[in-house]
Amino acid sequence: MKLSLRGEYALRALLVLGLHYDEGVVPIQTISNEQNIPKKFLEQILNDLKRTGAIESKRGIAGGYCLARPPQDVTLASIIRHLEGALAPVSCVSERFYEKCSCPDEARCAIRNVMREVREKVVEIMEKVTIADLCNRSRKLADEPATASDYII
Amino acid sequence: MKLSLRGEYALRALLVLGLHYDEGVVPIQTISNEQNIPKKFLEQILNDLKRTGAIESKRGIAGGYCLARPPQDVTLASIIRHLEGALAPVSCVSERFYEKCSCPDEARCAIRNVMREVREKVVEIMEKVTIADLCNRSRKLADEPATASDYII
DNA sequence: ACTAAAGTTGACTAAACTGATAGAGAATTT
DNA sequence: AAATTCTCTATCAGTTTAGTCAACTTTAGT
Repeated sequence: MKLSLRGEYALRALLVLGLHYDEGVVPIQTISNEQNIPKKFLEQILNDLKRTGAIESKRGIAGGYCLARPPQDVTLASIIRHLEGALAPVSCVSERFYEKCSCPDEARCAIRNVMREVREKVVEIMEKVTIADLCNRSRKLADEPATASDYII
Repeated sequence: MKLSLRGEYALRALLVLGLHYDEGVVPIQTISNEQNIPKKFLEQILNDLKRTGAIESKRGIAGGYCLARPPQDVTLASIIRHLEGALAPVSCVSERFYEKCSCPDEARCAIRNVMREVREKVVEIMEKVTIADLCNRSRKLADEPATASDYII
């Protein structure tokens, strides 16, 4: 039920790009520093994100990366789906990455039934939250120091 | 964001054991046949489940496996946690499998914030649903043929 | 006591995935 | 021309995944 480090790095990088959205391109070194992500690994990830159309880049001495679209247009769902594939816990309940499973009768599978609920909840959140939302939360968390939500755990 | 095949097989095997709960032990062959699970692989999985205390076994010619506790006492969460580890999408929001992540300030990480919501939704379902619930759903689905929920997708 | 059916155990494997690292090359600004 | 930054391909060690194999041990029934 996990997101890979790769996926997490991607989200963290996009958050940085979101926070710097109106300041032009951000060099990879900055992202790497701000988020403690191995630079060479991050390169690969940003290249992926570029290929999927989420970000754009500029080469040369004043180069770097920036979001291809406004932060409020990029959902976490779209990012994760491109980088990691299905959001669903089992592929037989996935909308876009559906694969038949080996169970005797998919249509009457109780497990599938539960997993569909899980998928719905996950998708509901991931589809709703955008990079812009992440930025807002980030700025908010930066202001008011650690409180409530951290001690609920 | 995925459950491994191994985890899925485990749930399907437990469902079978749940459905046969008051009929004594069920031989592995039966489970393997009913659910199309490779027998030797299933052996390993059932052994795991035995080690975690979820099931019990009886050897010999009339041997087989059965649930160690009543179906309504076994949650999906407990099974998956034993077999796969954390339910949380990133370990920095996991209660029982917590691991510090590499981000600069965990307490103010916006991504962590969202992932915590995801974890809560997933746990809410997995913690609530038991093997007994799976059995009920299964019997219900067996009665009324494929309808609504299958075409929503 | 024998045997057939069942679980037990440990080793083994092929393939894929993960989290990187290395290095050469291309573009752009100064 | 030089420095800086992105681009692309390759490689790699370690782990996980999904199995398979073979050699046990236990038990019920004849």
